[in-house]
Amino acid sequence: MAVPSPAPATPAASPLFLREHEVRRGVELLFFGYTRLTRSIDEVLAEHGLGRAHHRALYFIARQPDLTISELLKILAITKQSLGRVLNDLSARNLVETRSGSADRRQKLLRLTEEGKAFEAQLFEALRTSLATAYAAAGQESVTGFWRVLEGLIPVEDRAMVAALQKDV
Amino acid sequence: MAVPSPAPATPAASPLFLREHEVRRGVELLFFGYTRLTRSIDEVLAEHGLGRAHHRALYFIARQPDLTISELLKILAITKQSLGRVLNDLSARNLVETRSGSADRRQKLLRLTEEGKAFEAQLFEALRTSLATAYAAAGQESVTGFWRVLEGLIPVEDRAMVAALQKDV
DNA sequence: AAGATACGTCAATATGGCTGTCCCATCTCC
DNA sequence: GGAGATGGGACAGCCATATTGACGTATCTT
Repeated sequence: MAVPSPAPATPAASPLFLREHEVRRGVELLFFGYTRLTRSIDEVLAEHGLGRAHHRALYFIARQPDLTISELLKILAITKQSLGRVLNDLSARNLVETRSGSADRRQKLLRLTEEGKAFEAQLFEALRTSLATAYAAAGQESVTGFWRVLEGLIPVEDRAMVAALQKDV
Repeated sequence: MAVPSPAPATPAASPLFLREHEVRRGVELLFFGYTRLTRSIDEVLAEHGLGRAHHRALYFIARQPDLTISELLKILAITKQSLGRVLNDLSARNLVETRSGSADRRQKLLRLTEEGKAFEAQLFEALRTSLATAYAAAGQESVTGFWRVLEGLIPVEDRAMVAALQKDV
């Protein structure tokens, strides 16, 4: 049996021991980038008496028409009660409508009304402007890297759900 | 004088009119990436009866020892009252201590106690693990792109502040 | 001495989460 | 056909985190 070779004096840096600086930079940019993007639509939302939670629901319903309640719950990862309030507000403002499922009539299929589509599109335009400007300044290769890193931040068990959002585009 | 050439039938796509798909992908990855990273430390925080707001303050104080209250307020972009509660909680748990400024004694300079440093380091380790794994999976060029895009999302007037965090690293 | 600035604090309110509990309609499976 | 599982709704109360507004005190600047 061979004698194990001694550990190298200067082992190759493991990716798990990246310099602290690089990690902190990511944490900070993610914090500022996310919060600033989010805040950019607060005013428009407030004009309708809505908040960020409403936008998130609106966004994912726009993204996947005929989404069910339980699918939306998985995406948002909040409780049924929290989502209930949000959906009630959106229905009361005639932005979202529901129909019962054809295969399973217990399900409720969520859709935006015409009004809801217009409102979501207005909010999306603000997001598009911010993101498109950032994409353009960074260049296409950077955008790919941006996506790759963010994908890596999503726990493996959630990736299928995220990927499913892209499927019919 | 030359006759102007007609507009091309298929103009190059302007960065401001990126395909909706690419923008939505960014919005979604940012949402999932940010929220998942954030949630990854909730349990540890909860063990100490603290929340995310406390972590944010702790993080930036760790990052810039002797930060003043008003500097921290600018970074977090919350009100004095909101921050006050958070800092009181952190002081009560002996994680943060303050001294008055030497040049200007009205200022309070914020620092972590030894206990605070240890706690912040523990939280940072969790963030490091997540981010380092994502960085490693994506590759170094991707990390650069990730940073570039996020920088572009920060409003111009805030960039100096973000850059200042990196200055002494 | 007057005014501006840095920080603290009291009070009330909004938003968006949470737990726990109970309910109804419908589907599935024996 | 009946039992149990599942999809969704609702009531009640609570917590964390943010807000606005007003006021107070110490200190710096001029």
